[in-house]
Amino acid sequence: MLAVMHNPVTLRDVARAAKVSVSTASRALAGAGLTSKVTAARLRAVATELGYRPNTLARGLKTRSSRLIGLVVHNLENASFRVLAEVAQQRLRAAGYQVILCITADDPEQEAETIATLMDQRADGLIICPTGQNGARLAALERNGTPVACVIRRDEAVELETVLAADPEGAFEGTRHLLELGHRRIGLIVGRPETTSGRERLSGYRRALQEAGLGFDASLVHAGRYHPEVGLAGCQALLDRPDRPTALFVANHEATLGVLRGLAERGIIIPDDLSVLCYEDSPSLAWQRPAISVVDNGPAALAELAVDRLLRRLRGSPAGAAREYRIGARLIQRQSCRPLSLPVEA
Amino acid sequence: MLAVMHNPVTLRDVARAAKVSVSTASRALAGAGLTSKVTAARLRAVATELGYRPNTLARGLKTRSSRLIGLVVHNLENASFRVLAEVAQQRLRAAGYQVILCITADDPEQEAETIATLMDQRADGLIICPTGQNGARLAALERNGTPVACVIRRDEAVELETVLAADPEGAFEGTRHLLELGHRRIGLIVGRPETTSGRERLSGYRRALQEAGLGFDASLVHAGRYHPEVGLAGCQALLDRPDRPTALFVANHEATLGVLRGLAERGIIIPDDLSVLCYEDSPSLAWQRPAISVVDNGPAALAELAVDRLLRRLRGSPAGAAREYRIGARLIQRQSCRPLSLPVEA
DNA sequence: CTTGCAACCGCAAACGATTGCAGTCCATGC
DNA sequence: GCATGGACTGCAATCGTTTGCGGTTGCAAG
Repeated sequence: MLAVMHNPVTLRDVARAAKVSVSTASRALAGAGLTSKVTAARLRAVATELGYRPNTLARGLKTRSSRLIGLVVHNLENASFRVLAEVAQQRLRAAGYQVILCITADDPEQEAETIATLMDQRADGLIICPTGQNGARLAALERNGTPVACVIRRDEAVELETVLAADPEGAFEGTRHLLELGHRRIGLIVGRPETTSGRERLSGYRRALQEAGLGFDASLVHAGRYHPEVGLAGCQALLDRPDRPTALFVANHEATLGVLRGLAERGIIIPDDLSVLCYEDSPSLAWQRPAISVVDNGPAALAELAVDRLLRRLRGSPAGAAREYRIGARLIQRQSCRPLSLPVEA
Repeated sequence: MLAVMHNPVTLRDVARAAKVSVSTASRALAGAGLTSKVTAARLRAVATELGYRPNTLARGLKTRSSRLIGLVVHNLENASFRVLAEVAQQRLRAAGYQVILCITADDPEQEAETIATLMDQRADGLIICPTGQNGARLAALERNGTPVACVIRRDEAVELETVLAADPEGAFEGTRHLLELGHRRIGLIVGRPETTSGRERLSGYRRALQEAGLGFDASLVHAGRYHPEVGLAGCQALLDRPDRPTALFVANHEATLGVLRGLAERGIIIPDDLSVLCYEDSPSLAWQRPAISVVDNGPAALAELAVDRLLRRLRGSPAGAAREYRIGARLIQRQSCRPLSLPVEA
């Protein structure tokens, strides 16, 4: 009575109750027309009557499919990862899968360990924002027949289906927007150059400058982790320059929190004294006053496509020929950028 | 070759390779001293050599334990839920469990469905922020031997181990802080009274007023969902009063985004013109300028305790006698509250 | 050389489902 | 009346583990 008794009604029980064999019970409940309509109906009735629920473990053991998908992200604070988690969970559940949440803190060790346990769990597939250090393991997964979809980040060492934001174009658009407003000295606070996103966003910025006939001034870019502290430090460094920038392009919403504080501390008014543009949207940037203009990398669309690709392969389609998909980024103009009418004093 | 071949090395294989029976292989690898040291060592060697990884499904089927824990939250945007997910994932993984993420959008239907599939999956336990409409199902789970820990929210219909923030005290402290600063008309933007948190935060506010010898003015409280829109609307309504409040207590960080915008739109300066205090911390409130004072409900501590309680029961301890645990909230003073020196003009 | 006692080890039965194969039944056509 | 075939159904093996139970083995004591 007080012992454990995990839902004890099994397929045997319903078979017995309906006076058929376990196999017919299985087939009847499977739905395809493997049995006569009447037995099927009877079995369904008995099953619901008894409150039968199939044991996913047993089924998985036999069918070699756990209907579990691993979702591997760096954290849940970054808005892109967060909506990835939300969207993936929602859509995969709708498709009959459960998601196992794994957080790596961008640490290859944890990522490796996570991948291993996911294999033990016989996960049917993986959606992962890779650190980039475990390509071999991911490739091994694929070889074992477990589809892997990379998203938001890429593992450069290995060919995997990957869906990314159009970072180079997005950064290009953003920078060009500032240029069109007349800005010439545009500070950039961006991710570390070891990361794809850091490099790509930087390259978009450079290309925009170049197309505008402007030289590239490395001292205007400040690279670091995606964290408010970094934004604050970058902001301070850039503002300490004698010819301080008239606009700041911040390549991440967390870092933007830091630059906003940095500006406020110095009494610099956005957008009157300085324009600010952020790569990646987030609710707090949208509700902020003045509302911060952003180039939205479309995390929901990224997530949806990644899930789609994975589901397609789970249904048996081979990996697409095109291994890399890009989701367009788009500029959302709010109130933090304004035309540079006059050169600032001095 | 191109067929699916989920990691094919099984216990049989390592047993065969080591020339022992499957059972000894199992026992040797289990670790407890069920075999001689030497066979154990040999088996371990062979196992790693062959790259053996136990099949969790098969093991789970036999041991009636999936080592899967369901984590059921309303969303991932709210900071409390988010850190719950992060902390739970991290600590449960450390204890050898995986987390199945389920998002209910605070919808009882989805919650019910989610609970059902979690049962099918033979989840070993549940950490849940209940909607409050599925108490019966949760109780059924418990009866089947699956421990359930509620956190952040409570299901009032049923007795379950529950860890909550000390909302009444927290709201009391917050309100008293504002009172001590001299504020007398304090607007409250709070959750709907159908929710425990809405009621409790309101009650703390009322008690503080009462202890200060002040009457309760229902027109100073604005109740609604935890959403920026609601904060904005509440803020506008309160500011339209002839005797507008000199301080606002906003019972949720998302709603606070809305009131901050509302204030900014009217050119009201925090804290000079109006003091703002928020219940629940979040990075954007902390980095904001002026930084918003908050009463921190300690989501990490909530999560840790919930996980602890669950783990304890998973290890076999019976449910504690005390079914409800409270985590103290604490005031974090930043820059958004200031003493009311003079009565405002008029 | 027996006996007793541990310490190890293997057999085989589970766990709860799916599925290939073979059997049963009935209706049909000749 | 009998062969033919189709539609259902049941048997039994299987997925990869764990574990109760009985059997071997080795060694010390008698």
